[in-house]
Amino acid sequence: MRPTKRDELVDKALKAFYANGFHATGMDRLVEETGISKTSMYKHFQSKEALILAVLQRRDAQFRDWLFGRMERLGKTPRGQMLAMFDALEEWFEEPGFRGCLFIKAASEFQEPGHPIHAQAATHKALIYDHLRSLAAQGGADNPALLARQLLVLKEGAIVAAQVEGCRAAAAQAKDAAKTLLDNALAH
Amino acid sequence: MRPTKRDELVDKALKAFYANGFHATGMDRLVEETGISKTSMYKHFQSKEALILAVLQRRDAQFRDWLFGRMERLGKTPRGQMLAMFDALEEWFEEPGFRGCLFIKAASEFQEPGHPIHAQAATHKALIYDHLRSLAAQGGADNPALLARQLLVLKEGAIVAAQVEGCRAAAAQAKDAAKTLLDNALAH
DNA sequence: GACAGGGTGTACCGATCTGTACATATAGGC
DNA sequence: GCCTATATGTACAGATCGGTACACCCTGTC
Repeated sequence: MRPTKRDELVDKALKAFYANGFHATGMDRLVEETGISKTSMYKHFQSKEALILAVLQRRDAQFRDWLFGRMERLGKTPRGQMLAMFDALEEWFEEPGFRGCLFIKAASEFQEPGHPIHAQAATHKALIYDHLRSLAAQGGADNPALLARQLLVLKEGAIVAAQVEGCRAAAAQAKDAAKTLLDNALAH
Repeated sequence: MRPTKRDELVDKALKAFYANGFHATGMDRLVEETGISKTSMYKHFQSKEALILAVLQRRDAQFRDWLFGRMERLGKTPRGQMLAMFDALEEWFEEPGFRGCLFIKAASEFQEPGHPIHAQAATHKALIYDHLRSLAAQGGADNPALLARQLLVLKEGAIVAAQVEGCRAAAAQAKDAAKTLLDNALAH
């Protein structure tokens, strides 16, 4: 087992899928962009779908590590961390290669709710929700589940606005809305 | 000119694209599902992309008519109309064939911001924003542009939550958040 | 150097992709 | 009924899709 080559494949495939979409990125094109032969790909993954699932797993870990890390760094209190999520989003939106959320794309291209790829996208969102709910509970929200859901809705909405309309201010606008919601929901 | 056949094609193509995605729906499959021959399609539209653009135009008109109509019907005041948007969303989410927003899908599958399809998706969102800003101004919001953006973010976020996670409660949760925002932003 | 074994690249498979050439059906003017 | 013109359906073209068969190379052991 040499994880390096496999990891390299997953990393480069992630970039290609993120930039061009899943259906639009053929295995042949992946060969060109990664420099890895198709045989090697199919040694590591039995199908394109298996590769996509691995890509989503990688992205899930990568994104949550990054997001939760930024939140922890930029915010001290639970309330501060929840607000910091939107500062982190703004940083993300400003990155040159920003193209929206890979999981929204995945769920859009593989629509059947029972499809493994769709299910994995849902799982990613659920994990972020769990984190937010935990923070909301720590912050003393009256209804942590509701607050977490609302913050998640603001997050997804901001991502869509940034991706579809190129509206990077969406992060700050969502943060402003979040502030109002937090003031309303947190005992302090 | 007989608009009927062309309209029938656009309608059925809309359903097919909505259910299965743009890249995943080939022209041959469109022939099967619409019962219209490929030659006829290419007589009416010079390419698949042109057909997709027509589909998006149809959907834009259809969706805005429906949404703004429901808002007007369910809400009397500007504030009531803005809140009613989320009731309308909930109705939409409950429909059996609900699969999320066609324009988010379109922007996801055609990612280059300069691409005509992506641009058309952005236009659709901008038109909804305009309507919301107008309502926010009528309602006497301190900052109508900001409030409209925030409501739009809530709307997109709720759609994503409903589509990806199958969370239909997202509409009600977003409405609850919108209520808080409106209380905060409207003079009354 | 002989050998074994796993990772690699080339060439190819049938199916499907978008788009087209051509033959056919259909409707209206006289 | 006949001619013209437009709309339609069939069959196909070239490219690309996901996936595979097979020959190759490269490394470690003796």
